[in-house]
Amino acid sequence: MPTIYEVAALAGVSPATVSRVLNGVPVSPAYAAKVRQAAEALNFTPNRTARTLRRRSSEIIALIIPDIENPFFTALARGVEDSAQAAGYSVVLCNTDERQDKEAKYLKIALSEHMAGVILAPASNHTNLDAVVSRKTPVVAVDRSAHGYTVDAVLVDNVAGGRLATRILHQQKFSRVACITGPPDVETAQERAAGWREVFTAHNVDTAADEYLRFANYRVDGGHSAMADLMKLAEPPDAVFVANNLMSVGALQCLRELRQAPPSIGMVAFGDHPFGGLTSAGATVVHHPARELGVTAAALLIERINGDAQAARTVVLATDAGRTIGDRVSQSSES
Amino acid sequence: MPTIYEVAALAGVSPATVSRVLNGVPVSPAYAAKVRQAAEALNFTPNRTARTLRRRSSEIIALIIPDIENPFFTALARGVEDSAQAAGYSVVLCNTDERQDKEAKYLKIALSEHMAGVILAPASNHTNLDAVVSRKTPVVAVDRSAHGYTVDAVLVDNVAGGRLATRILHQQKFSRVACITGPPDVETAQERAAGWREVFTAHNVDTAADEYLRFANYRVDGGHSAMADLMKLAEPPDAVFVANNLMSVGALQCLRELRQAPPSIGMVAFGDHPFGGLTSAGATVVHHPARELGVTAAALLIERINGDAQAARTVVLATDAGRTIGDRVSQSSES
DNA sequence: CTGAAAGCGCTAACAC
DNA sequence: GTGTTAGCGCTTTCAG
Repeated sequence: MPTIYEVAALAGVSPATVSRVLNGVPVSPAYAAKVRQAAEALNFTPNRTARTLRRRSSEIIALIIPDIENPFFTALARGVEDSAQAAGYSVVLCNTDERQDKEAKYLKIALSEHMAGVILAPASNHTNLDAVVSRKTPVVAVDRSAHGYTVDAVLVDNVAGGRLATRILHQQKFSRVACITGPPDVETAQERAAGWREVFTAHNVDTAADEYLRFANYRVDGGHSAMADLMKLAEPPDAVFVANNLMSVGALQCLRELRQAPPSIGMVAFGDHPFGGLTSAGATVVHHPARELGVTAAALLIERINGDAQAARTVVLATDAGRTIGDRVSQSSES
Repeated sequence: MPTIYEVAALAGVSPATVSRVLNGVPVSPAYAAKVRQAAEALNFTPNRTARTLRRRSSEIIALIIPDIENPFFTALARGVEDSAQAAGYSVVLCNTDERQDKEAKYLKIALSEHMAGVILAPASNHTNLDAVVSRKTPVVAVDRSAHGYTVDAVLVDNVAGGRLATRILHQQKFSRVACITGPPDVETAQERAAGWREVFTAHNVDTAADEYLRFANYRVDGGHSAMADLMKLAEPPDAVFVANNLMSVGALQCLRELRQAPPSIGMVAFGDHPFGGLTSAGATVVHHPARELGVTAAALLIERINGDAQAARTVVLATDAGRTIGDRVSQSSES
């Protein structure tokens, strides 16, 4: 495995000159040509480890996400990657499996490999970013905020999304709209439920909202069991707002087993349906802009990497118009 | 950001001793304790870049896959990760988007970052592994073989899978079984189609198999348009074998639009259905052991990293019993 | 514009 | 068992 010394020897120049050519620092055209030729001949690839050690920074961005099997996060990853590639960075994906220990490990790796920056969808509210912050490694939180730290964040307006979803169901003339949200200690779950609660209480003055609220695990099985639970109520809901994509799959599954698929019962899901078009028609989704979250997060991160030192920013993306799952019929958007 | 020199100074020992405790090389307990304490006090994290430069190898495995949005590959990734973690390695995921240039770029990064090894699902039949092989970086091909290189590979028996799928349809009394497979230059697509062709020609002596064979892009839209195309035939098929998970989503979508969902028309898909249970009942899947592929590939790779130098191995996993999509009814397995 | 030389932080001979 | 020291391959002052 050749080094710049061998390239230098072959080209008849100093290693410094080789380095300059490789890094686009002005060098006489004659030398530059010789160096390139020599590098080519030796099939030379610079050793990034050495470069990173010397420069104290690599051209790699770490993207740390909780669940690589959730299409929401993979779409987000695509967004990050597209943005990053365009700016000349490579991204490596790390899956925390919603576990704090794995998250901590990958954060440590990102630091000790001197990666250019990290984009993180925190696995919990207890992520420790002390080391990252104290070493001034650029970091942006995405989808979920970094509890307790003032770092850049790219989020969606979950409360508005919950509100929008619930209103759509009321427009569709449903009146007892239940809610299945995520784990109680996850910020996005709380927020989406809050949006629902607002609208619910306005429409059901003498019913305790909690009766129609269920917390589940943001996965398919959670949506299924929560839906089953709701349908056992003395006065079951006639519609339901499901706070993420995977749970809506489970909820639809459950309803289908009960022979009650939409539109006989109303459903709005928060988050686009994976491989939509196959699911029962009649359900509606509030669009969760996964890719855009990724693109924006990468853009912010790259600004930081390039030295932007302004105060931490939080950008909130809108969730927009629902669309009927399966039939792809447009719905009116909330103002 | 502290170095071992600072830790050494605080602990009153030499940097070499610090390095030794960090690496588990025997050191007097008294010193070891002092070093640990000093490291703790300074919140010391070893600089992996320097270590990698010196040792010429890191503890990171690169997993390079063509499509991070395909649930098959994310399941495979989970398998790799679980295996790797258990052996003390971290894995970083790289998405090539089925593009050779991105694949080449990530391979180059894996090498120049001196990663411990790479697991690769080649984007095409033209992957260049010269550099990897000549540097003796352990590599294992997964799902698709590394055309032209004798490296470890973990594959599935695609021909048998195609055969099994087609036989299931014949058992279900369908007689004109078409096939939608992947791109013509992708090995797995060829193989699955070959399995189908065998059975097709045995059953349809006077029909050219090609008339009922379509190549598509292994994605949802490809499955949709290929299905539409088949249904326009003068004598349309009464059943179809779809060679991957995503395309089967598209094909079902298409049939649904034509009001011809299974079981009125037969369908067997190669590869488990993402979020199955919502799709129309009646289709069957041939199980594609994604997670197992990943687990096995990681196991082989780790053996190589640990110095195993035997000849290249190819392990072929079986595809097994179909299961009805949606209703999860078991099918009999092929012997 | 170019070269010499000093490290980046760590590990691994090599002496003691 | 422990310290000294010489690099790993690259970039980057600093002279010229």
